[in-house]
Amino acid sequence: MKEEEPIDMETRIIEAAKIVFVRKGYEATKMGDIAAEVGISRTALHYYFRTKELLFEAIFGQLMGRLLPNIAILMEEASTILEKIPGIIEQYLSAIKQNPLFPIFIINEMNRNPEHLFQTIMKNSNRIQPLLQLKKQVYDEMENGLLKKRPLIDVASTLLSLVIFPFLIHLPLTAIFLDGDRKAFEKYIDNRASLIIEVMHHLLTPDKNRKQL
Amino acid sequence: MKEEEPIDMETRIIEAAKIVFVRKGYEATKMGDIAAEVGISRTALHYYFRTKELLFEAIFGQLMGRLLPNIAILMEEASTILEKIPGIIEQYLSAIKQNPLFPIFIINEMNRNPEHLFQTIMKNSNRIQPLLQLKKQVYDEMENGLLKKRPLIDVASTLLSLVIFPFLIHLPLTAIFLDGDRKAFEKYIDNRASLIIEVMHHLLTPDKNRKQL
DNA sequence: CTTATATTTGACACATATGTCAAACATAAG
DNA sequence: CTTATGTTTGACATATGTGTCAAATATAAG
Repeated sequence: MKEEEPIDMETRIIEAAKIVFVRKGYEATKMGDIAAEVGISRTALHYYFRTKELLFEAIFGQLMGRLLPNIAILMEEASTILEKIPGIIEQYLSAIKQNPLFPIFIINEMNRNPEHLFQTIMKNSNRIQPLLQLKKQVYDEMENGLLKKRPLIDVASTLLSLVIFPFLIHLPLTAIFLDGDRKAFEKYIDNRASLIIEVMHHLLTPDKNRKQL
Repeated sequence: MKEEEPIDMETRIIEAAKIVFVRKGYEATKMGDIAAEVGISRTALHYYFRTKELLFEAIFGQLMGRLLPNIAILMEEASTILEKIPGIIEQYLSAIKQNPLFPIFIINEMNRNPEHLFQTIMKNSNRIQPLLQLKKQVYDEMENGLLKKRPLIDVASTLLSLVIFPFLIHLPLTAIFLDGDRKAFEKYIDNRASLIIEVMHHLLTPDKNRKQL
């Protein structure tokens, strides 16, 4: 065993495979690409992961897990949805900022193999439980009148759209509005949380409370 | 020549290729898949389009063009931005509703070959001219005080996010919030315009006017 | 019918990618 | 040193995909 080195081979492979799979997609990724990224021969790669599909599955779960924000802590607090929203947005934004290629990767896998995606989510069901709690709290507060009544799909899709989509089109956005300046894009993302909070408050604040603002 | 038939072979091929390319992406699409979709042999397909790349380029421009909403007519009207917004959203939504797989296709091509995408856009520069007009009018109205001053990238990215992203995640949205009912998703999309208008108005209405609402 | 042209096909050559295998090599334990 | 085990490699077999070509077939024009 070669566990003396900083990281063992399987981990190195998985890290390299993540990079290649996420950047090029499943079909376009060749086993040779991954082997080259690791710095070993393609045959050695097959020794650790017999098939491409097995290697892919080994990392897919991890990737999914990392994209899901860690809102479990937030759900433990006895705060209202409107108070939780900034935290939720922050969780999402920072998760994607660390892995800006994940959204497109997940969305592609959704088209390539919806079955697989579904199964992976079911396996990590512990991670989606807080999301179900969140869903329920939103529903309850709408019944209470704490939140304006809206279809949950509107609330969820709006929030996700505003948080995720800019990363998917960061290239044209940067080119058209920021003179191709990457740093400027990061600033734009950092300022984005407040805009999203503003929109979500607008959507969820009951009309009677609106005038108080 | 076989021009007696309803549509000639090149058109049939292009239509079939669109379907396959858009659904599976460039790498995953095999010439044989397209040939099968048309109902001819792979060799016959090569007779009309010598290479896969040529076939792809033949349809890519068309696809881009169809995704860009036809806002030229809207720009001819002497209306304000706030008056134009519903029309713009309607244009986008109907364009994507007719081709719900286009957004993911374009975004993928953006990663696969940014150069190619850029060149294609430059060729159809006549189609982006109205967008530049739109950009200018937004800027002018912000200067006039007709619109609340905001970074243009915020306005554009918010609008595009709200319009496009729900189509990218239509599968999980439908599964989680609509019991997998496709018809319900269509209804959700149809109701979406008003929500987006509401949000854009909130973002763009100057504070002094807000209270009047 | 004959000729010219367009279209289709099967066979081929080539390239790339996957996965297996046995042999070589390294390493740690006895 | 010897053995057992883990690791790496090169060679191989197989599969799939691309593109070319010449021969076969259909179609239209003379």
